[in-house]
Amino acid sequence: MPELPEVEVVRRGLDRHTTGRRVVDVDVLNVRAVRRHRGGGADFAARMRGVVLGEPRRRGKYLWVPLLADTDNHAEPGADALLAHLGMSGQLLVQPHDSPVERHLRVRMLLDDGLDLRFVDQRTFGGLSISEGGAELPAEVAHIARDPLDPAFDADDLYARLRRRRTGVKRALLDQTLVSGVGNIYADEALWRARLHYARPTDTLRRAEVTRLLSAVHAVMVEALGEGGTSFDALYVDVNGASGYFDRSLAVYGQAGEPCPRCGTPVRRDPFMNRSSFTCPRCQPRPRRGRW
DNA sequence: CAGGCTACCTGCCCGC
DNA sequence: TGCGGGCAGGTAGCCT
Repeated sequence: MPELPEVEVVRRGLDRHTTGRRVVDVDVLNVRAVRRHRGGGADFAARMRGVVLGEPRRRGKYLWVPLLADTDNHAEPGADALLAHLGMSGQLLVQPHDSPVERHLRVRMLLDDGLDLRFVDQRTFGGLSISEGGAELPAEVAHIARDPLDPAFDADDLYARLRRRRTGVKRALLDQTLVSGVGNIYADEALWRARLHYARPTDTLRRAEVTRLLSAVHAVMVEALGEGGTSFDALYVDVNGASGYFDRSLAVYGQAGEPCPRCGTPVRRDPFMNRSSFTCPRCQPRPRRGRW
């Protein structure tokens, strides 16, 4: 799914379309979509009815919306939050209430302006829940590290933690407790930009290489955000159902056999963590003693 | 305990 | 045409 840029696109869309709106009615069509919610589907629906949606927030790939008691736009201390993770295929859509129902519609919330906020998720790896007292930072998100777009992101701390780890740099990038928001696409793109191989042991990284890598992660995410995110297909869309265009700018992800934009060497695909890693074999040579 | 594998789900694409 | 296998943007949980 959506990695940080795609989730941020969704967050901005929600901010524009749902902030200040009251939830009039809730329909949970698939309980699996709210499996993280203590109390189940009926409780989720009952507690969402009547609340006012605050300004959406995000850390990494997690998104949450403070729930307000009234339309004063006033989040009381300790207020609850609607917590969302899009998993691999989740979407949050704002649609007219009478528009055709999506094939994988899981939760539908009617707002007081006649629009629906819909959670659509083909694979149901994502989900919604209500986080008790989670308006500021949901407890479910507390174990996640800050993401590279967070002004308080601590690069020195990441460097220190990488040096202590005994793993490969891509595994570390994908570990949301070290740095959040990075998924398979942006990990490969950032590693290519920083000319690092995914199996490079993190305990051999120099400070300058970590700086280079973090700059690359930051840059690729900002650029992707500017293009509305990466959408290979209709699964990754903003709240209005529109696709992003960053797939046109991908250097290596999904580009097996295509020339490296920097040196022309064919991009290679390797199996990695039951998925794939894409590298330029010339720009990103495998380290002698690599770690997966 | 840190690291790493697998299950969780649906759909699509490819080869046989 | 059908079926099986592989693959897809993620992560929690269990194993070693």
